[in-house]
Amino acid sequence: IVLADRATGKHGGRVVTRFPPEPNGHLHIGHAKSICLNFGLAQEDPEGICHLRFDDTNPTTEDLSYVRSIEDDVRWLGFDWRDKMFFASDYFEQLYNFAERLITKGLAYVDSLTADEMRSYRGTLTEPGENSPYRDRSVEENLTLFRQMRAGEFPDGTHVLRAKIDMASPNMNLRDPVLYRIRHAAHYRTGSAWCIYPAYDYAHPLSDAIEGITHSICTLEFEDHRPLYDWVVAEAETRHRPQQIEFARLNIEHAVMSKRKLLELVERKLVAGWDDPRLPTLKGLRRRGYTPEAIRAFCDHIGVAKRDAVVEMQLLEYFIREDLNKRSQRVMAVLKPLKIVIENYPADKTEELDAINNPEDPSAGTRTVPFSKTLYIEQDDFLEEPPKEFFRLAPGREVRLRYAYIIKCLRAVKDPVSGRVTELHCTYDPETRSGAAQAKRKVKATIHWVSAAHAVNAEARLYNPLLTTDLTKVPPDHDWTAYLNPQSLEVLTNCLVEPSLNQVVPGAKFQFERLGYFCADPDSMPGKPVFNRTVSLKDAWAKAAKRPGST
RNA sequence: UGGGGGAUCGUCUAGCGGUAGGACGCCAGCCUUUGGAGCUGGCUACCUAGGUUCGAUUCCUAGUCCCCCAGCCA
Repeated sequence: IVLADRATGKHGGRVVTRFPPEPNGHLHIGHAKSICLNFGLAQEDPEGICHLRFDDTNPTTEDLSYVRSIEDDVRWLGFDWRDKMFFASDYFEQLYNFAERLITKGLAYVDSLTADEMRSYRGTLTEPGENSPYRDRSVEENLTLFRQMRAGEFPDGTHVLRAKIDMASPNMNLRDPVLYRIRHAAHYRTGSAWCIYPAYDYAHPLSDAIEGITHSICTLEFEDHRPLYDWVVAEAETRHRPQQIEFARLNIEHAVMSKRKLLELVERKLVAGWDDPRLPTLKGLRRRGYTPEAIRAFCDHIGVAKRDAVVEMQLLEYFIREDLNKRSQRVMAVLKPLKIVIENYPADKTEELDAINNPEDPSAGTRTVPFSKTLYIEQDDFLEEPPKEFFRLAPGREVRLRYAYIIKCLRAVKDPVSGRVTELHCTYDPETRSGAAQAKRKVKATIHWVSAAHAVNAEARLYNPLLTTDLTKVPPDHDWTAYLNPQSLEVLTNCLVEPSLNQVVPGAKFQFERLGYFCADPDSMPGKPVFNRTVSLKDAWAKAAKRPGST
């Protein structure tokens, strides 16, 4: 939006963007917004391109496995960087040369203050800082020291290279920001080739310039960094002058979205891993059954603005449901079984009934489901004393079994001790078989079922998103994980599914009739399918989020 | 108390001088051989106060509130 006018003329009308993750964690739904924005913008220009650049300037947190994961996730989302994959670490030599030039120009100096001293020299938000006593070293001395830094002659923390800007600037970022620090640590790509590493504020603008980025899009918290970004690009006298533009990052209400917290959940084994379906990571959402199309549609819808926003989880889930509604195969399953016996159906008979795979998509075809004398239906579909608005089974009531017959409930058998209903005895009307030309009697409700003899045992993971209550209210020394939604922690259950699900391919999307959307998990085995519930029950999570958790 | 941003239905988001639109959500009704599906209708908003103007959400002024910044993280 902001860029539409930039495209008219500036930068030769070209659009080159970049998605610049640091490979220190896995991508989450918040990154998806940035990915969709950057790649989407580039796609609007026929000649546009979006680079994938890894901002790997901090060797202590980064790893190749994250690089692979990020590549995988961006591709999964449906975006293509063609051959434009870059690493800030590939620019270390160039960056170093730019730095020497800055020193030569008298715009950078080696400071030998400790981190603590530097902090106190920096001043506060309201008081200006003071110049470091090392600020006026000669160009020669700076050059010598900087080369010694690179040569590994100093231990960590003894010196840094700083830009010489203005210690009294009201913008903290301009109070002689650190450009290089010493870190004797192995980098996952450059190994031990370097022991000094460039800081973000220095490496990022130059990386953009080197790559010929036209629009460098970042989040709001970098607005204060823009003057520094421009300073670096200008003083380094690079050919390209990219422009930094900020937008608000995505927040989803109650969702755990910080890399730090996600890492903590994984490390403390509160979740199964980065791909735990309860997490808002792309890997987790994918395992849970979210589709890239739905995530993209969501990102397009939430828009791009400069105001802080918190999106409701329901909006995300709406886009998932809408997409899944079109593409997922319908299938019958029973989560909480209640046995029914059809008294007038032959004990040795089995019928194969035709079932539609997806009413939204006729090309999905049909399959057959076995029907027999003993079936299971959902416990919730029977009530002994039905209230006014309840039209499903009750003593004396009639209901249709999906794809099968109309049945009538004769009586309920109860456990003599607990008084709970253990099974129902029914009769069926042979004239009412689904699809039969005649006898199209209407009944108030249709329910789903599985044949007891044919049903397959499956595991259903009724995941809800991992949510918290308002973490700003967590006392400082209190464990924030105590505020996690308890409903997302105990969620495994058995279920019975129709035989066609005996073998499923992981990632396959289903809608269990009247129960919701499920996705086949990689843990699925032939004979023991495993399904993750994709979208949580409509208000279950909302209620859970309101609950203050254990205290 | 310094600097930088931002304020439109409950939530996201359009409009940027001339009836404030859309989506989610919610409510009501209809439909249905699954629906949490579909259809119809309804609901609620321009931070405040001044000013400019025939007319201001839009322009100006002054306030209010919210977010970000004092890493050798990004």
